[in-house]
Amino acid sequence: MNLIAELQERNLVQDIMPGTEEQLMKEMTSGYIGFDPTADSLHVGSLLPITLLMRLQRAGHKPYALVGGATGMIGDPSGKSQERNLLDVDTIRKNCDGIRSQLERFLDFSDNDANGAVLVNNYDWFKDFSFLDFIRDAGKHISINYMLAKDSVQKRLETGMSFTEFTYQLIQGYDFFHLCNNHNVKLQMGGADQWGNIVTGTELIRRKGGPDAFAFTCTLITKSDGSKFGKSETGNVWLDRNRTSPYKFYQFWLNLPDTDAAKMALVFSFKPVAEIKALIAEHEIAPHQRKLQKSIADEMTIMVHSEEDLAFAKQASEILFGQSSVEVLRSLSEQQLLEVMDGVSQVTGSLSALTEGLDLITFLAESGVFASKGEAKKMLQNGGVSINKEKVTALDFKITSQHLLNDKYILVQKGKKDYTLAMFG
RNA sequence: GGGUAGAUGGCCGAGUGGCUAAAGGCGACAGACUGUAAAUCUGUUCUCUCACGAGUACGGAGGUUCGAAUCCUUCUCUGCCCA
Repeated sequence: MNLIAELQERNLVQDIMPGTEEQLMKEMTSGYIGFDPTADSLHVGSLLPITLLMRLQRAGHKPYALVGGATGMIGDPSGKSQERNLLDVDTIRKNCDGIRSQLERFLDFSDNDANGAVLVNNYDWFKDFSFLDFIRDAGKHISINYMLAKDSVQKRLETGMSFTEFTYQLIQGYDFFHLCNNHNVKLQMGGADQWGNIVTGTELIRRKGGPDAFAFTCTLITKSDGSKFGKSETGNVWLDRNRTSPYKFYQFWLNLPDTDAAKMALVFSFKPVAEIKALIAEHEIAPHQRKLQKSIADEMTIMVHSEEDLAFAKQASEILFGQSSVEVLRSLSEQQLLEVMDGVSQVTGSLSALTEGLDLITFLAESGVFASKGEAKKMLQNGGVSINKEKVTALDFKITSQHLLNDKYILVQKGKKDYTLAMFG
């Protein structure tokens, strides 16, 4: 199986060092990718490097996941137009822990297999590395001229850049050298913006007389409308279920625009390329069925969460977006209702207020569903408010106990996709 | 340092004394259509108010005037040209 050829078929390879393909065909190769500990959870953007490691492992090679406990303290200038704020040590440690536990879900870390995944933290080899040792051991081999020539540095010469960030490429380069020396890691992968840093690493290895080191970067994922991949209306899409519920995660993939779905399917799906291409062809014939989006959404939700979570996400989607009506909502038990609404924002109200009818506009404003009465009224006039899936247009609409689901809940909807569950107690 | 143009709502950009909460465009939100799309059409888009209405607002401060985004003074910042 030719990993590189497959990745190229998926349009994943941006830059590749000569000989990389041959190396991977020749023997089991250890390869690594670094993860930045800027948050305590990974998001869908990080899913790409994760799948790269997974693909590496499935192709019989040995994946190394590096969390940047040390590099996270510096800040990578690549692609950044401004100096970054430094994170404090405790935050970085916490973030590294969070990332580590998430990675364990995706890679097989078992010691029994020759190609079991390994997790390393570059803080371990940098914490006791003195500044003097570093500049003698690593710094001496790389010229300033070489470092200055990097795009990431060039772009910052106008606006300015601290010495700290300038050293970043050398620190990251040393990671590669260290892993090569101590773990026989011969391959580094990363996003296209990492090419400069990666090459500094192979250069360092070469100058220090190490073995041949290889690398490739994958294309950065872009969306057709220019917006950043991995953001939904509500913000970043995280892999942590407490930050982004499985339902919202599922919805994120399901809502991929047609123009991006084919690209994303090739990039993320583990299905054989031929199978994906067949799906794409099918999708082009009958786009309204959205088989492509459904297929990716299913696969990704199971991969990141679980079969059960997918089932719930689908059920919830069906109820919230299907032709279900008040009857369906009323037929749900409290348990089912709450499960379906998991991850939907909630507000509370007082049950006693309902006996004489609670003014909807007042309630929406006071509960915080809308910022003010004026806003609630505008939305109502626009026909953008529904109660229990039934559109409300009357400005003086009163909520009564008749509207309650399970004697306790009301489903408030603003627009098509924005739901709030109101609880009365 | 000298000269010159400018600073308007989330962004771009009209507006040179009352008809200006401020044209138009973009973005955003909502509706129709649809596939929980795209494109298109419609509505909304400073804040509060069911509404009547009120309060803030055109770089900052002060002034002229019945009345200022618009005129004057001054300060701050930015673009361009010359040294």
